[in-house]
Amino acid sequence: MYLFIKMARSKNYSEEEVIEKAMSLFWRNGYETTSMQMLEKEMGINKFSIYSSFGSKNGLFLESIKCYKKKLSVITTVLQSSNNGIQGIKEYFYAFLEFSKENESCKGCLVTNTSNELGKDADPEILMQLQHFIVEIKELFVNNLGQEAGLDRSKIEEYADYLIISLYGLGSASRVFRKDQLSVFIENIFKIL
Amino acid sequence: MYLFIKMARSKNYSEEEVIEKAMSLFWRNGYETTSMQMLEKEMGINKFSIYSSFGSKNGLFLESIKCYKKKLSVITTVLQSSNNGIQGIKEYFYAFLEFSKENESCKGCLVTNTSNELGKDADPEILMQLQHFIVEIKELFVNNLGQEAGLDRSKIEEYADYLIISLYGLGSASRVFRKDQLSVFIENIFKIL
DNA sequence: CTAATATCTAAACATTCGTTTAGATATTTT
DNA sequence: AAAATATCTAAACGAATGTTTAGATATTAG
Repeated sequence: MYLFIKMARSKNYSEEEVIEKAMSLFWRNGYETTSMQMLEKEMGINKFSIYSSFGSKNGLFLESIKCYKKKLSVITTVLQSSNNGIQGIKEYFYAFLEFSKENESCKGCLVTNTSNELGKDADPEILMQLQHFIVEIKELFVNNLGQEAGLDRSKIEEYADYLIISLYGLGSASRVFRKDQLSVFIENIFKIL
Repeated sequence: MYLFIKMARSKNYSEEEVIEKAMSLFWRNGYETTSMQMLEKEMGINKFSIYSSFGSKNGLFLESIKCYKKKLSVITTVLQSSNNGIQGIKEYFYAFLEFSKENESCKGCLVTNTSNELGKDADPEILMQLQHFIVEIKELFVNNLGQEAGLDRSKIEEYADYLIISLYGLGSASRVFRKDQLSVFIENIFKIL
């Protein structure tokens, strides 16, 4: 009887690397449009390998979203450690704009794109990931707004909702409109606060 | 030789009526998710009839977008005949919110949804329809902004772009967020102007 | 009534989709 | 070196897609 299973061949690819490539493709084309055939070519590995590593197209997509969030966390941590109040939030908006400029071939924001594409009957875990993302960002907004003087709790809540919707709008609009138009959009968002 | 072709059986359905039903289904589910099978059931006619009337799924979708724009024109004509300047534009935003409340089962805005779903390689005529729609609305915004005193042309152009992006954001956000949150969003948009 | 013709139903079409399987290949442990 | 086993390639799977076709049905004109 074997307690330790004999190991054989090891994987010829890094899972992290191929997820990054898959994420990029989903980002560019959306979930439905991206086929397993396209993923094979982009990831540089066979269907068998994809399924043995990620189980299903849905599983791969879920990992892609996690990967995207990790990529975005470079920006969100700035907001996390910020003590600049509203100014810090504004910087976050501009950081997102810069982020989407750096990834210009991938239109918009993967989270927003996915939220726009998928219906209510989509995979629950994916819907939860999207929901989670929004809640997390909103909390950061609330914290930063709390640093401002003269804002009671209901105002903070109201502004945070407003900012979330604005961010969502920015994410969608960044698929279509030019960057200089979007910076005007951001400026106007913050004229209010 | 016949100059007048002998007429036989006439269509058992109104094309206008079935387009409306198709539009509603596309609106709810998006282009890709909506299959011909679903369309058959929703429209109450056979695939053959759909193809003989509209040529293809794309053709049917194009007619659906036109139908949607006609449905929306009830709102846009209000903006057209308005002499209220910025206030008229604000009323248009609220009218859209009311419109999307009346059609709550159809999430968001069909034009925005489609713009978010389709890539650059989509049917050119559909992309043109979407582009046309944005240009038309922007012109109306420019006209209404022109009624306000103290706005030079560059400011008008800047504000019109801002409003278009805001409208686009509102259209996307209306898929996800509650109506009371969206009215706050609208109020904040217009605090600037 | 009869011939002509357009619309109807329903089945079949070729493709593509996501997923699975069979067999060859490579690597590790004994 | 040899047995064991995981990964690889490549083909096949059933189901679903948009589209087309064949034949029955209904309506019009002469």
